[in-house]
Amino acid sequence: MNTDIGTELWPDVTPDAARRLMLAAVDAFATRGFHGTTTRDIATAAGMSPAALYVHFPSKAAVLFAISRSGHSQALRMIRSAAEAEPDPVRCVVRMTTEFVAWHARRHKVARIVQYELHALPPQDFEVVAELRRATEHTVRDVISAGVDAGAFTVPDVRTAARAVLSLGVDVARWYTDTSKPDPEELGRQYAELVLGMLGVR
Amino acid sequence: MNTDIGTELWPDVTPDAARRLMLAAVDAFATRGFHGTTTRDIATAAGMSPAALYVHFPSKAAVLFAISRSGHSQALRMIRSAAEAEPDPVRCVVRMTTEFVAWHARRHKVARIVQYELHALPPQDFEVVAELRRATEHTVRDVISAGVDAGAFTVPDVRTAARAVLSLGVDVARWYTDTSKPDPEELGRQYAELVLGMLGVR
DNA sequence: TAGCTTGCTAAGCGCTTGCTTAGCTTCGGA
DNA sequence: TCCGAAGCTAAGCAAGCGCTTAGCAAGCTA
Repeated sequence: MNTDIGTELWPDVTPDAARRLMLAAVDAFATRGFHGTTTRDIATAAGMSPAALYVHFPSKAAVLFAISRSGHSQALRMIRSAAEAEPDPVRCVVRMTTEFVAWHARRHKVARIVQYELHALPPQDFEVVAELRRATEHTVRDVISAGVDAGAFTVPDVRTAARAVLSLGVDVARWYTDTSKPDPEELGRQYAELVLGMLGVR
Repeated sequence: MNTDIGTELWPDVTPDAARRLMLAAVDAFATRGFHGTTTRDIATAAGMSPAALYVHFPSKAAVLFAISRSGHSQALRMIRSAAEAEPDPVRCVVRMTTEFVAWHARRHKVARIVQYELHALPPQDFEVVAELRRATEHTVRDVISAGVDAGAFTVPDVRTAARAVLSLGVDVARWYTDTSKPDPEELGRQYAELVLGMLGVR
């Protein structure tokens, strides 16, 4: 990860030093976890003294929150725009899965923090991302439900099916690395095919 | 979790105090993670002084390793005995999925540590559980491969399909709680049905 | 050019961490 | 009846933790 990815991920964050700190935190949190990372780790990796972090963030947890909220927002925006752009449930599920899976592979470090470090957030911050997560899950459930009503999908239970679809995407962040195969887009396509089968499309 | 579950999970561990420590560690690691848990947390929850932990384990990491290795062994044993007992790939995948998913739901705290805290292990300990994980993945891949050869399964890629099947099980540990529905066995059955669809069984 | 703001560092404070030490009690055998 | 092993506690050590303080340099504004 370099500074370009920082501006791509967080265009609104200023100054550049704040983005460099977030980028360093992403690397550290993704490998050692929130509690396994020190503020000195983050600041040093960003090329600053430990105290510099507190010029841009009020606490270590605030850095985690900034990363987590932005990641959750991106994921929700992705799922929602698929739901709005594709009226056909089958095409919609394909697009959702492809993009969701590819994002978890391409941005596997950010995704790891989004999916696995949210319990380290202070209660108030946690509630913010929990709401974004509920919205995401709800959107997926609605699409599957619409597909079942239209006779396109056959599933044992809509809730379980929605969880399973999201699980496939989320879990990619756990095992995907920079050297994994296939590439994010191809993995997304393969998973979309698997998901169609899972939902009983023939 | 109580002491009975301790003897069920780790019948070979003695004395009882060592099991109580492991049980307390499971609770703590599952909620706050390895680095978020202190040796005082574990010992106090087990009703002992901080120093008592070091009578039974040489380090905090050794407690994690004991929990992690035992959990990985159980999971592998489960997958292997399904592979040995069911010659038919379809029936084998159904049994594997049902049991693997139900285990991750019923033992969600242990499973969370098994699946998400392994990077906190010292390198030497990590290598031991990594080998168990490779064996598990390999067993699942072989069954799917046999099913494809027999014309029972249709998948875009055997490796990806095996990963997807395991992902569905593993990810249950992330979201399942004591109050989740459906119960572990029913969830296992529903997931098995989804997996059959995913593998192109009609 | 004076005065304020922004972004940073060196130093360090108070606390918590994993783990150790010394010593106590209990108990099964010789 | 003595002895050593097993299991535990009270006390505390050195290191590392999140975060604060005081102060400096650069740049903008009036």
